[in-house]
Amino acid sequence: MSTSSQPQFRYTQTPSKVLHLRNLPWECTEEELVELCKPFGKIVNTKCNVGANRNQAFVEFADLNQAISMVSYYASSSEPAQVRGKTVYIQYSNRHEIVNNKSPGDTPGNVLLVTIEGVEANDVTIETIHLVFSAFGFVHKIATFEKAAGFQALIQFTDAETASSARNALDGRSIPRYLLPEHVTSCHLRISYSAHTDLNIKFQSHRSRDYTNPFLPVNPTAMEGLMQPVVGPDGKKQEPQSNVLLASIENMQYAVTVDVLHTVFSAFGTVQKIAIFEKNGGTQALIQYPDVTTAAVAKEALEGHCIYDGGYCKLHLSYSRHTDLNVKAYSDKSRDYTISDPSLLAAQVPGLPAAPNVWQNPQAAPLYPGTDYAASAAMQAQPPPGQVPAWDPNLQARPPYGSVPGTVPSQSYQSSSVPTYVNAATPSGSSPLSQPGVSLMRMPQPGVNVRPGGAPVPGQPPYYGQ
DNA sequence: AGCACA
Repeated sequence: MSTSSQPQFRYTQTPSKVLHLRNLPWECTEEELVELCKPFGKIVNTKCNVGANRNQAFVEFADLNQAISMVSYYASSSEPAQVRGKTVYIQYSNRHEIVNNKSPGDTPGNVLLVTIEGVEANDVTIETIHLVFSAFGFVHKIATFEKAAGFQALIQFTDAETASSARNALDGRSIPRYLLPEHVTSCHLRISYSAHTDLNIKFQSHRSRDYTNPFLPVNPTAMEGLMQPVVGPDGKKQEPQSNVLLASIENMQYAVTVDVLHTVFSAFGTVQKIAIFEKNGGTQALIQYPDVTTAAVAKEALEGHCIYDGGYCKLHLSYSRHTDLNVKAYSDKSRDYTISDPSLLAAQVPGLPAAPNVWQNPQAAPLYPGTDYAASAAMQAQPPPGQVPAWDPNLQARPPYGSVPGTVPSQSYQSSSVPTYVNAATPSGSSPLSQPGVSLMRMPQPGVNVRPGGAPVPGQPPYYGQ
C-alpha cells in the first residue's frame, strides 16, 4: 500500500523514547550506559552488547521528552557523549520500545548459576569455588552438579547486588590457574542468575555446602569415595551405585503416573520418593529407595522391561547421582512417601495387614514354598472394597526379575479365589516376565478410572519415616 | 559508526 519504506536516516528520524547508541567500548556494561543517560531522565529499560561487535546498545526512557533532551543536548554540545573516553553516537531508535528479551538468566537474583567450562567435576573443588566467589561477599550456600552443559554450581549470596558484582567481575573470566590441577588448560566461567532464592542444602558434602549452618550433618554417601566413578573390570568407568534410580521411559504411548511407577518399583522394596520430569523431549523419573542394595536389585530386574504390554513404556535404568530427592510431597509429578500425613497417603490403604516381607529379597523369591507364595498372592489380590485393581495382580504377584519356569507354581495363583486379569496377549502358564520387553502392568483402558496405585503393594508396610 | 530479539 504505502509507496516507500526506505531506511530512515538522520535527517528524517522521528523521535523515540528509545535511543540507539553505537561506537561503545567493547562489552560496555549496563551501568556505564545508565551513567551516561540518566542525567536526562528515567531509564526504564536497556539492551547492551548489541550487534556483531557487541558495541551497540539501546536505552529506553520513561518519557519521550527525556530522549529528545539527550539527543538535543549532544547535538549542540561541544563535548561528544563518551564512555571510557570513546565517543558514543546517539540517535533515535527506529523502534518505540525495547522488547525485553532478557532471559531468566539475566534477571538479577541472589543466586548465581555458574557453568565452569572445560573442566571435569573433579578438577574444581567446592573449596575453590567458595574461595573465588567469597571475594564479593558472604557465600551462604553452594550446590554443584553435572549437567549436559558441564560442571555447574549454584552459588547463593545475601542479595542480588552482591551476586551482580560477582557476576560482572567473573563472567567470562577464568579461575586462577594456581587453584586448578595442572592438566586443566582453560576453565571459563559462564555466569547467569538462577531463579532460586534459597538453596535447599541437605548435607555438607563435596558437592554441596551450607555455610550458614555448620551443624548440618555430613552425608557419608555423598562424600569423597563412594560417589566417585568406579572403574570396572573392563576398564570402563562404571556408574557409581546409588539408592536412587534414574528411569528413562521409552516409547511412552501411555501416561506413566507416579502411582504406576510406585506399583512397579515397590515390588523390590520400599519406595521413598518419586519424581517425574521431562528431559530432552523424553520422560524420565527418579525413584528413591532406602538403600543401594534395593535399588541395585530393582535396576537389574527392571532394566529393559516394559511397563505395558506391546513394548510400551520401556524402562532404561541407571543410577542417579542423587541420594535424597527433594520433591513435593504430593503432586502429579512427584510423591514423597516418607511424609506421614495420612491424608496424602490414601493410596497406601493403611489398615490392611502387612504381608510377610517376602519381597525385600527378590533373590529368594522363586524359592518360596508354594503355599506362602499363594497366600501372599491371594492377599494382595483382594481388592479393597469398592475398588477395582487396575493392574494385573497375577503379574504383580510374580517377581518380574526372572521367574524361573517350573519353579513358580503358576497354578496356585490362577485359583478360583483370585480374580484374574490376564492380558489376552499373554498366554497363561507362560513366564512372560522373565524376558525383557514384556509388561509389568495391565494396559490402561480408555474410559476406565485407572488407579494403579490404589491398593497396597505386596509385602510393603507403608513407610512413614520418623 | 548505522538498529536488537524469538
